[in-house]
Amino acid sequence: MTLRLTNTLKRTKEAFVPANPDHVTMYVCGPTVYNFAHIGNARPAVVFDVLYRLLKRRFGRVVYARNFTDVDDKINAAAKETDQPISAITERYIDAYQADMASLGVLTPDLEPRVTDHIDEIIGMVESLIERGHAYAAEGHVLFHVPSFSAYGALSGRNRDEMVSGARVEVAPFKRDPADFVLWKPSTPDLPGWDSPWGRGRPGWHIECSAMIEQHLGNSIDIHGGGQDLIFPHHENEIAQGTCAHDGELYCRHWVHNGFVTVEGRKMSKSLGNVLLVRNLLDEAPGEAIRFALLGAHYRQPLDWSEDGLAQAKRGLDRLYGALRDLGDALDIDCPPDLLDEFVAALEDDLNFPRAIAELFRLAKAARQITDMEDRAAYKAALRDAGSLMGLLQQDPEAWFEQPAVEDEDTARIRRLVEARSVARSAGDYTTADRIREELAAIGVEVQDQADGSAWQRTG
RNA sequence: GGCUAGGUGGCAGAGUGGUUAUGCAGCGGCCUGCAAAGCCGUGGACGCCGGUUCGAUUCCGACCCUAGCCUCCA
Repeated sequence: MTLRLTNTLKRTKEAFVPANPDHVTMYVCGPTVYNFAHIGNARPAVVFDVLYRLLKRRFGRVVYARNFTDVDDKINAAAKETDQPISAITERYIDAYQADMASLGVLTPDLEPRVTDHIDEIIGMVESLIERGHAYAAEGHVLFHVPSFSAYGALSGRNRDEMVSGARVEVAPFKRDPADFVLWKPSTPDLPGWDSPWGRGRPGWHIECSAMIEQHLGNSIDIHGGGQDLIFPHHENEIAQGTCAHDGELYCRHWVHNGFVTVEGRKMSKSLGNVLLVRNLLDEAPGEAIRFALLGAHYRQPLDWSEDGLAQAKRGLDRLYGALRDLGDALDIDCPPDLLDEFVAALEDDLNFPRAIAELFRLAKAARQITDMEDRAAYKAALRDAGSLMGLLQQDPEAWFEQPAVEDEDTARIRRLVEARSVARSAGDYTTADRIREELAAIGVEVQDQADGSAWQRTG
């Protein structure tokens, strides 16, 4: 089996072949830290987290970098609006992002470079582009000269005529070509800026990623990921910069892009007031359910986020954890490899999450059908291992079912009631037992009688 | 207007040139003190119109519709 991934550049699914199987490199565009992460920010983090886990399983060493953009107009605006120093804004939202992603079971990348720590590298790369005749300075700006790179447009599938005719913005007078984009721009004294050969200024957006990639991962990387909206202009420009700065060396072998998240059928936007923050969703559902919902559609497909979808994700996990709870008595053994073949094949087929999840359900069902203890242990291990590859099913099943859906409930009281009901049942007092069950239902707790006692779970 | 993805059963969502996706919901049965969970069984689908084919949801063309990009955006 080989890992196959859709390469945006070639518009086709192809075998993933790293330059060096013992040192696989992946870079994913991370957040601009001016606000809390919303569900749309969470999708690429989760998607590429699964890819990261999959790569680590196959290859000797994987270096995964996901950046923080901590220089940006939106950050400046947020600082001004709240009358705080810029660093206070960025620190706050970097911390929040890391906490939110951890709640979703996202592993910390090997590297989380910040733009402000790479100004020297950015300046160096800009200089290198000027030296090679791909960029020029004008009125405190440095611009990349698009006509100097003949392959420009290959990723997004646009030609230059289309781009020029489609442009709806005024072209700055100092541009030699309308498509030229900014590598460095001047900064005013009240805004963040760094000394450079072109005066005090700050980096353009696109050059940041190219410079951080060069610094940490090398001239050429195996995988570059991000949301589909970044294909143009961001990634197109990255290719231009990275390729031209390194005399035509291949910038990236596989471009991987995730689809967008809409909310109840509409694009998230501040004006619609439907921007869903991860931290708010965490009040409604466990992080694992949010993650499961994000993995419910193929990563390249659009994903429509809805209350109902989240509830379904929760129920799906109930089923899987239910199987694990049933397997509680099975021994912990190593998973027989062939039991995971189908599951791994699904993931390696261009990260087919729905197919992988279907396989998870199949494993769960098979596990409950069999009675042989040895087989039960094998299926338990398979569910745990498969779950681990997707960042799921690592909790204690009891903890999963008993976790508060709403936080104002009193677990000790629930346990007392469940116990009292068990006592009544054993005594044959079903009137009392049923009354207690109704009492529990009223506070959002469902009991499930089992051979060796009563399990319960919160439904609210 | 240009570019890129899509349109699958009540819902979500894979996939395939002819044979069960999967989950939730529904229906029947088993289990249960009764339930729930679980197990067994079951109905239900491929936007519209042409074409290719022995046969198309799957390939080709037109059309309609949706989302994203073309401007900061995951």
